Amino acid sequence: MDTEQLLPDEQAIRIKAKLFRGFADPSRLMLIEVLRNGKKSVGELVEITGLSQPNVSNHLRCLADCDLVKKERDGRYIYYRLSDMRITTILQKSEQLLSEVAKGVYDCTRYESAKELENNE
Amino acid sequence: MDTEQLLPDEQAIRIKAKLFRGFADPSRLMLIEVLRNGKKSVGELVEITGLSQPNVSNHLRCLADCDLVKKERDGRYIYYRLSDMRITTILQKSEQLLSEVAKGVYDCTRYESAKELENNE
DNA sequence: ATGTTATATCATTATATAATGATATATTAA
DNA sequence: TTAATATATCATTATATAATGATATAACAT
Repeated sequence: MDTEQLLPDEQAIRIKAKLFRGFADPSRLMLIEVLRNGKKSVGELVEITGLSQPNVSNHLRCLADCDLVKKERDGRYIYYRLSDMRITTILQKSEQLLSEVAKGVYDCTRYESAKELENNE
Repeated sequence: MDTEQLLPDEQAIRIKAKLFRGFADPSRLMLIEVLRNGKKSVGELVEITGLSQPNVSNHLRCLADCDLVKKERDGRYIYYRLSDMRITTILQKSEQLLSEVAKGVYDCTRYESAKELENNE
């Protein structure tokens, strides 16, 4: 029996996963959260987030490549803004979801949560 | 000037990023997509997705730890289902977003997209 | 008890990727 | 032109994590 046909389109899934990966890193998510308040230059983002300038630029490039943010040069400054308000909607929905599952996510034993556990034992 | 206070709560951002990481892997996203059609046993998920059994179990554990899916044993079988319909809402919103930014995400030059590029040159 | 099936866990390997420091590019001003 | 500022890119390192194969556990049947 060929199960391939039961699968949701693999290509579509990869693309969707990639979209979520834009949100799946704390530094990028922090940048996105800051940009919810309006456009900011790279320097402003560096100052607000406390991340290094190359790190901010790298994450912004990732977000821009995936069209999650738009860039706009003004003289020496380059301003970034969210490309679509649906990003905010998705974040709002996820916040609602989190308010219910937060405990589970917080206690999640896999991945980088191990880092946090070091402080608790 | 203390910029720390301008930051969205770092703890909250980490938790939110972790939630999105549940969606940010193609294998996990495929499992979630399949579960949108109703609860499935591990064996069914293995057959439908074509992933190895330990790999499915690992991803399910990740999803269960983060409360994105619920498990329920029935004899030898363990059935998994989505824990909350908001998961589906978030996916729907992201699909809408993707329908506009898909080209950007598809062309994204960072991360695993490099793998896909190998085929095109 | 033994055998079979279903699922989970463990140890390992390979890959992806976040972060850093150094450097390059671009813009403006003097 | 040179200097200063803003941002991007490159090369490297360290870490995170996806996948695998082997094994363990659990439930049921005989």
